[in-house]
Amino acid sequence: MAHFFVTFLVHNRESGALNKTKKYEQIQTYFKKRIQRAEIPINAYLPSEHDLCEQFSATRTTVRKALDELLKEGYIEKEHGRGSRVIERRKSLGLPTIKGFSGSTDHEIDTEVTQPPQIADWDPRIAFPLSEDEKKSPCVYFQRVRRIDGRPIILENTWYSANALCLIPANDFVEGSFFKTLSQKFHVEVKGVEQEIRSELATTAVAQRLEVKVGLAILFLSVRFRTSDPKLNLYGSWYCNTSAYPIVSSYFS
Amino acid sequence: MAHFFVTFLVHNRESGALNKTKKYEQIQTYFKKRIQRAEIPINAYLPSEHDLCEQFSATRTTVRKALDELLKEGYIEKEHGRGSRVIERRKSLGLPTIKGFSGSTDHEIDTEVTQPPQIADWDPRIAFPLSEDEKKSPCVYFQRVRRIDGRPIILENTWYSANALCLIPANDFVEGSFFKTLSQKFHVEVKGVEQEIRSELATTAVAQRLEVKVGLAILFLSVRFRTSDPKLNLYGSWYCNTSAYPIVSSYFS
DNA sequence: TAGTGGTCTAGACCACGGT
DNA sequence: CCGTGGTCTAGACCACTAG
Repeated sequence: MAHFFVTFLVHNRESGALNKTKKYEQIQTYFKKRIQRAEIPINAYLPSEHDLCEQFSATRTTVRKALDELLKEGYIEKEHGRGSRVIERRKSLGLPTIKGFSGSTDHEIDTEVTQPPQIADWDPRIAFPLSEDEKKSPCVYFQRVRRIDGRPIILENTWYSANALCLIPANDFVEGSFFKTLSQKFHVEVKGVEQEIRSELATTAVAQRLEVKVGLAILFLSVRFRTSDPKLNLYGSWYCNTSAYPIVSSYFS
Repeated sequence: MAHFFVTFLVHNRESGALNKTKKYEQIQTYFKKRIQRAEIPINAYLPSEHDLCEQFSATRTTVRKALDELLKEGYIEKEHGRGSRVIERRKSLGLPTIKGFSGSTDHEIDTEVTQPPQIADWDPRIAFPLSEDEKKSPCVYFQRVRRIDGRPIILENTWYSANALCLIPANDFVEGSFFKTLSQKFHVEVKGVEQEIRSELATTAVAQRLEVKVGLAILFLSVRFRTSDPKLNLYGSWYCNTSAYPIVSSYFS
């Protein structure tokens, strides 16, 4: 049961200046960042609550509050009698994924960047009102096609405000994932998703990318991801061929 | 700031018998049930944490734990400096709803029961594996059509195991809502949803109910709701006309 | 049996909302 | 100003896991 020991120095109430940082938040963000940076690997155990009390000069109540927050955010799991283990963060916050995408290894999935990140215009098909900031800002755009067993299943267009986040070249994506890049390189977390879903017939342009006949029934999703950076929203227009692989989504309280 | 006072009698550790009920759970379920039964109206304030400590002979820690659970479950909201207020429970746990369905009053929505609750066969289109219990059990089925401004938008088929829940006549639905009925009359809560979504062309039967042409692009959802009763799942097959009103869903952490 | 997380007590001080 | 919820301390005992 390998543990990671910490030398932690935070001046909680330094020199009478207004320091409103809560102790539990300090502990929480300390581990959050270490987990995001993968300094603490997945499946590793955090120090015991008792040890954390000593290391952070805090009581169980405070330490447990910090861990409970990390639990709520999906960074750790608690195992009674064993410890708190770092887990793979549930990435799909109710976001639709291809059936079999996560967890199952039945299908080989790969992603092809069909339009590299570039400055472009906002898509008129985005179903959400842009903020004033976003309207005025230039816009970063990229397009990807997701394939299962070689067959193109989702055509994914993404937009975001260049004022809120720089243009990230496709080669800099962490393990090819845009979300992992946001988390690990920019410490930005996806906080929520909103989706608008329609059923449509494939247009020529879409049919070409998805390699289907024009007129096939296609799922169109307009998605907005909200992030921990209030200025940064990610907008997506997804065209999905659901004839072979349905879109699945789930939510549990 | 009207409060509701409570006379509460629970023998926490009666006569040495094994009574493992946690105190915070007792407080939690006490208020949960009262809220479900609408004995405490929406927007009313619970007694202050200090008062609750006295009434339940507990400490702040315990009382706060109970309230935090109610908060997580969406029954109350806490207002710093004011109190804990009962709120309308978010009913759509990530469940897709018609745009404008909740909150907005732009559209008039009504629900017509097109097939009253009856014993029937399980639908072969259900995308989730049935438990052994469910397979053996007879099945309750009903069908509803949801209309916006008079136009049929969703054709909703519902199935559940008759072993887990009795057949409820449509007239007994609380305010016409099946979920409200479950919560208020049976104290069963919906805990999670899983969905499988496909895009299809309308068949004759569906087109008839939705009053559209055969061959229109239609959204098909196979839905499973999990409830607080582990034996009771609700299965749905929804056919949606998204040409005028898209389906929306959202999730925030 | 030793170590872990889960529950609980009995206090304290602070920040916020309304009077 | 008082009452509210938010944070925190310093302990205690219990339930679970594992050697």
